[in-house]
Amino acid sequence: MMSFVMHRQVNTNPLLWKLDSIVSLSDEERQALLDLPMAVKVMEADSDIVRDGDRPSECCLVLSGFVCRYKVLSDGRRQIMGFYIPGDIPDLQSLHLHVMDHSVGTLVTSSLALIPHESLRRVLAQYPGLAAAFWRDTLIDAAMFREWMVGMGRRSAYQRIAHLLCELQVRLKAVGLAGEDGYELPVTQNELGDALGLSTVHVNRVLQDLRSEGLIVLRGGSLHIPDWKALQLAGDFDPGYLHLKR
Amino acid sequence: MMSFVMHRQVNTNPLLWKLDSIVSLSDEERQALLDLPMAVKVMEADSDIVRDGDRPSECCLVLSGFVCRYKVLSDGRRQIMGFYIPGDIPDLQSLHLHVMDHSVGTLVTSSLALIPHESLRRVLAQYPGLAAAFWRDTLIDAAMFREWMVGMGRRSAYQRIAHLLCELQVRLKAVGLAGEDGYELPVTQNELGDALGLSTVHVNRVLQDLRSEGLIVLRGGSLHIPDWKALQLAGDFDPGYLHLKR
DNA sequence: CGAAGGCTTGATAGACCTCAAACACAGTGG
DNA sequence: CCACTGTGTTTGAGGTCTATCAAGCCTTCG
Repeated sequence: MMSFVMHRQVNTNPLLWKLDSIVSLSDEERQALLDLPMAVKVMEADSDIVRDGDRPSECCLVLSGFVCRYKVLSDGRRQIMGFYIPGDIPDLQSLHLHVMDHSVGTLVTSSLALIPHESLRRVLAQYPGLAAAFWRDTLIDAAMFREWMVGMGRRSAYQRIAHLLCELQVRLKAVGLAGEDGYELPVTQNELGDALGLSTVHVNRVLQDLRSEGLIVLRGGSLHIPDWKALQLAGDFDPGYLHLKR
Repeated sequence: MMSFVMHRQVNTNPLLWKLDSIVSLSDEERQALLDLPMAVKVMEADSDIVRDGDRPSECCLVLSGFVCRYKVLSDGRRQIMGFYIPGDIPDLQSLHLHVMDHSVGTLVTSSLALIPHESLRRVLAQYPGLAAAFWRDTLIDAAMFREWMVGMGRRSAYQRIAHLLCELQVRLKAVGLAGEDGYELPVTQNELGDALGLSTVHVNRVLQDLRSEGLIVLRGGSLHIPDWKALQLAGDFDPGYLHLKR
């Protein structure tokens, strides 16, 4: 089992780790976020947080675990549209899009903080800087969708997988959940396929290619990236679309 | 040449047609939008409005024409990530994402209204209802990205093309630019391919299939949809993700 | 009338899928 | 302690959708 250096500060809200990586907040704004009422809830793996068609009255902040956004087609197949990690609010959009057009579910046991829309709206009305920050967050979300679209439209399975592994490295690092050269990836090959528009079998074969070329070491949910530059190149990865500060 | 009933009101700003289709605005808010300073600019086909890497200081409202959002890969291939029609502001995100992570360009001669970020920010700060409306607009944009992702990941070329034709019907209709059963589609087969992750050749063949099955009549840039229900079914299309009112 | 861009067609190739089965490993219960 | 079960991974063998390459055709426009 590999271990990774974790930079997160204990006793702070992961929402702050995340927002700090994309905007600059004043102390007052940070305090307003910490004062938000949150109901913590632990959910086991593979359970739905919100479902397609729901009309949520609260948003869900990921505190720990791994969460995804997905849609199931009329024929039962699934498309995962994004992975969400501690600090993310995958259903922030429900603040303004009242009916869910997709579902959000856990991939592993995860703990979530539920924040009432009402409270969130009050805080955003009071602190325009926070409203801008959250808007920006949803825009970055959209940027990730675009990048995935590019991948599914124009990149090979090989590039797509490498690209996704790069994206997660950068995003997890930004909130202190990845080391310099790897992270815990609690995602099955089947889920990777659903996320990238590939079959499980093909994901498996491509992962073996990546392994045999020494681009990744992946075992038991731990990913080690021996040569970051090389993996980035293989995935045609440019982190610009994540719009991180610095 | 077919002709379509146009419901747009003359002398009003197409931005209002669009926003009216997704939110309810007060007279005061509508007036504030009309009072925004706009510099009208006509651009010929296939020219860039903003480019990947730019730091725009204004947003671009489409007044007429057809515009797309795209990215070019390192190997030169292109992925179109969305089509934009009168009333849309394809680079609204630049308000909060300062560096463009993709380009926006015209597909045909289009007229655009350029609105300085500064003015926009002032109006949004003054009218929270407008801020919510614009945020909602960018969220619907993201919902369209997600739906395209699903298509590229899990739907066949046939379904993808049918789906796109359905989406445009609904969106154009919402701003009064489509009739009940068709619209002007000034997009080449090559551009369709770039949008859907397909080769031009394959787009051509699938269009012929759709034609031979009587699902579409497409000639000289005019699309006629004889059987809306059938095309919807063929594309597995459900307009929920567009989050239109009513 | 010639040129250019877009559309159409044919032939071939390849990336990825589907089906089917075996393997590995962790957790469970007797 | 060891079968047993379940989930996830791996491997093999076709099969198919879609890409690529290469022409020819058609329409528009100068």
